[in-house]
Amino acid sequence: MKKIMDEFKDLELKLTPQRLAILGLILDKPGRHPSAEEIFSKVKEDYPSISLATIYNTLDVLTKKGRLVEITIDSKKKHYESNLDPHHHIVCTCCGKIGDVWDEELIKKLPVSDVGDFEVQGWHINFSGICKDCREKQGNN
Amino acid sequence: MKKIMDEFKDLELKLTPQRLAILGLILDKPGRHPSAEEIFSKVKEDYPSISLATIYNTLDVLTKKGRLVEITIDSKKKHYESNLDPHHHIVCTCCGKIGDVWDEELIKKLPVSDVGDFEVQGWHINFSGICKDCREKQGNN
DNA sequence: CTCTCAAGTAAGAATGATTCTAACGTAAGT
DNA sequence: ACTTACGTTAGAATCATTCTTACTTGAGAG
Ligand SMILES: [Mn+2]
Ligand SMILES: [Mn+2]
Ligand SMILES: [Zn+2]
Ligand SMILES: [Zn+2]
Repeated sequence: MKKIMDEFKDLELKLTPQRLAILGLILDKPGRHPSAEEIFSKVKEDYPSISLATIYNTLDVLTKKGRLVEITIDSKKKHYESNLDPHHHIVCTCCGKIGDVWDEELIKKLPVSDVGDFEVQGWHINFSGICKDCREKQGNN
Repeated sequence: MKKIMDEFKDLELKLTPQRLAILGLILDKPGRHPSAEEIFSKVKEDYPSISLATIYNTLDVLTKKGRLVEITIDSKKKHYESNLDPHHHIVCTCCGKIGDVWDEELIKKLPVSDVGDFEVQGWHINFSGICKDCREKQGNN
């Protein structure tokens, strides 16, 4: 109840009920990677007059301040999460669900030899695959 | 002159001057990863009346037929290339230039242990870094 | 050779995601 | 309480992409 309010103080951002609701929602769903639109529908339940632009602005400022991470595994839209520990992602080619990939090897160091004329700063691996739910549905056919 | 026309026959796609120009342009620039808009400006030099939608349609059908690959390293827009050999990419955090990463290890097999409930089908690594040009420009400050 | 028609094509309209702008609210300093 | 400066947010605008529909083309029928 108190902690999330301090988060905004720490980030030097003004605390508003809308922002509280947006960050609170994302913190509430560990392991999820909601899109702006998904966050919008949820927050609208409590703040029916909130604008989608406020969602985008808030996600943007929280990402720039380093409190959220932007996941770009879905070329249709951005997804967000609050878990800042470096990790990779996997998307289901069937239903689009996004999962975390916590593999120490792939996070700490990647044995790459040739990146042309570039100096590597970081990397992110986008896996694709089929989730458990979709495998089970396929099995029923 | 003849080969590119056969490409469309092989793909079972009707040959049009616009399509010829679009694919020809991409084949002409190995190592580049142009966006729809970039292709549009170039093709428009020869076909001033061409629509941007035609570019999107053509890129889409050529991608679906497997003749082009869609690169999603840039969250702002898609990029395309004609090199079908599996490889990864690196984007310059300074100027946005996209480079190829041809590393056998990372292409053939990735030693991944935990992907949750997913069955892995494939992966693509997005590296970020600084390109040679930008490094040299920084040095001049 | 000409007609029909089904399938393919492409321009402009529509959509969806994201960003911009300008009016508004807030709070610190006087 | 008044001013002012700054952050906030709704709606407008923009950008990338997709949809719709009138047009084109060419294979087969007559
Ligand atoms: Mn994650
Ligand atoms: Mn490439
Ligand atoms: Zn699935
Ligand atoms: Zn650069």
